[in-house]
Amino acid sequence: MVTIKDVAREAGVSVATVSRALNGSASVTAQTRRRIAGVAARLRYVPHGAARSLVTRRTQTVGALLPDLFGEFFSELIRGVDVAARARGLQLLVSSSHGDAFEAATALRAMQGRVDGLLIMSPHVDAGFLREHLAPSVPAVLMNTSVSGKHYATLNIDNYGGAHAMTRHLLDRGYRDIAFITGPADNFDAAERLRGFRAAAKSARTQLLRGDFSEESGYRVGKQLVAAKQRPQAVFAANDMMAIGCLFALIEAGLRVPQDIALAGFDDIPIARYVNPPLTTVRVSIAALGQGALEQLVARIDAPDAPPRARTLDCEIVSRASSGLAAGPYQSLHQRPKSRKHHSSGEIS
Amino acid sequence: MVTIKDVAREAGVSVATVSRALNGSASVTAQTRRRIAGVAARLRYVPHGAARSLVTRRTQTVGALLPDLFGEFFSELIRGVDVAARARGLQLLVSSSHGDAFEAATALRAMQGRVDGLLIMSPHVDAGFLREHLAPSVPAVLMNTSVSGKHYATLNIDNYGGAHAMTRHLLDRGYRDIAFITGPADNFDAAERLRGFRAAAKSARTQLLRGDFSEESGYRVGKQLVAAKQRPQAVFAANDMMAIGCLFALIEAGLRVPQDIALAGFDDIPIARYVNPPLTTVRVSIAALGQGALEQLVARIDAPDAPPRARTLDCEIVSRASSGLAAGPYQSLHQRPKSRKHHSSGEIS
DNA sequence: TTTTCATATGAAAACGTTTACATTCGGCCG
DNA sequence: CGGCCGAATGTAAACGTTTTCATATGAAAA
Repeated sequence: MVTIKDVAREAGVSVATVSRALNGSASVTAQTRRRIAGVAARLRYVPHGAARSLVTRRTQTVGALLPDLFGEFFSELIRGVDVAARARGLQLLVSSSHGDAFEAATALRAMQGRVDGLLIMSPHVDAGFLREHLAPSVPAVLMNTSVSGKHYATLNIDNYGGAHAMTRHLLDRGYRDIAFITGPADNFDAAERLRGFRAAAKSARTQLLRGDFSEESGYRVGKQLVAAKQRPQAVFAANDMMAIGCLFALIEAGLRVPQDIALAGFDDIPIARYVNPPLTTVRVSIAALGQGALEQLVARIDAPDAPPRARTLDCEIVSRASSGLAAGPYQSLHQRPKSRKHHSSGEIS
Repeated sequence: MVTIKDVAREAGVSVATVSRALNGSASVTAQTRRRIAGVAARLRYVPHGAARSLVTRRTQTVGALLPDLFGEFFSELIRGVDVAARARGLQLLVSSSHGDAFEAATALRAMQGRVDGLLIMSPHVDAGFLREHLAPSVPAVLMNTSVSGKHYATLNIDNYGGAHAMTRHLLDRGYRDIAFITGPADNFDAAERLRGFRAAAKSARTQLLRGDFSEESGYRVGKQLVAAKQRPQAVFAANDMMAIGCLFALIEAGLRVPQDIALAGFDDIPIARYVNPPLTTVRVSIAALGQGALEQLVARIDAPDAPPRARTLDCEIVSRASSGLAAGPYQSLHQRPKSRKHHSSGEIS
């Protein structure tokens, strides 16, 4: 391995001068700078990141702790983070907690000292967990969390508002008897979506069906609905994958969507527009979530003592055929239509 | 920040003993070990990764350089890598080259000294690029590359074999007039798939239509086909996204798939099973690709002087309704059916 | 009792940077 | 012509670990 000493020796200067020349900072003659740059290039010198981090206390790396890496949601999220990170010259260290609190703790520990800040999204992470496993000196931004924004920077999707708006959307279309497929019991997003549904559907006939965000659970619920003696007019699933599972169960049974039963989801994952009929859903700009979280984190790294912010990201209703809209013109994944925004909630703290 | 010195002072021992106790290695009394562990826990001591890396020459981190992070393919790939990495206690540093050779070089440089090894997949990376930007001391595994396995460890999908098998599959089903939608001109996978198609379709009537792996390009080709005076009996797209774009163009024009025209893709991205009709395609286990690559990398890190291996991953044909199969029972994303494997190619070097 | 030896612990070097401080050098002002 | 100043460069400390080597301690062997 070629180190800064090799470059210094070869260029006939001290290591300090090499460091200065290569970092472009202090006063170095243009001539020596050129000479050093030449030698460094010839030797293929690459500074040792760990050594540099040790003294500068900066790693130029941010960590992202996610519950899982499976599926389109996290793919989009990581992409959003990556875009914002690369714009700032930051590297991205990813890790998944795999639904296990112990693994989450391990990952968190492993990342400390390797990153300048942390993006955290995990159902097991609550205030106590953080106090236990996260050094107060490490800047962090929590996503989709129930943890109060009082002590930590947070960035949440407006789950409540989105679910509320979608429920109103269904009511507006004349559906008066609406079933809601819930998410996992301990999930914050799921709870908020249910809360939004309940608040908006007070006047309607409703029923709750238990799901867990998985496609299978949606399918099971669909089968239940098919077998039930009295079917609701519309089904609102707490996420798209369950809606899709449900859709397949309904279609298999020969029911027509939306004529026999309308359907709506939440997330607007890419698949949503490809199923038949295309799925009405609540769009959360997942990439924007990642991007926003990273920007918040950078702000926190730059000013660790500023009071943490608690941001909330708006959702919008995307009305497609599954809730009664006629099939529109073809639109590919990259030409997303702008739909109407529901009430804005915006900045809270 | 609490360092090893703080722990040592608090526990009344030297830093060396703390290090030994915490790393569990050398001879330390059970009693002192306990005392030190207690103090470390109380102080919430977390070793500084950079400092440790500096002296051990290990970062416990591997880097992955991908062309992009968009879409299901990379999501699956990263997941596969992550699973294998976590099994070995390795962290994962991701970066995307965004289709730009300069960015790829920058990312590559930024990663050196931060990782123990590199997973590289990028169309711009050829032998010359590597010689220029990758230190020979950094172990690396190249994925989906045209670079010879002579000097670098490589892991390729059996694009040729998969395309060959799919073409035979279409011929077996009686389609004698087959169009092929190509991928980008400079893409290695695309070229191999075309080669496989050509080799298998010698006896059939064929035509080539230019695409670029994007859904839009598939849609354009579909429109072309609809307008053409003589349509092929089947269309084989070099990837699923183009097949899906094409499918939408055909359906929009009122054509029935597969009755009027059969369709097949390549990759078996999750969406493939959700479109109507479900898409016949060539499955490459993307997660297995990522997993295999990481395992190869680990082997290379452990034995840098062993000759590099050039592995090839088998594909399998997944026959769904778009090529004439009757609609089967419902299957969710997690219950993937095992289909027949095409001829194995296996280990090459 | 003395010698030997294993075992537990400590002291200090090393890893590759950056940077505060010291030094050199030439030119300018008095 | 001498002292001073600023610019360019060098010296060495510091960052937080691990690890080699040395040392102390006690037990077993003689």
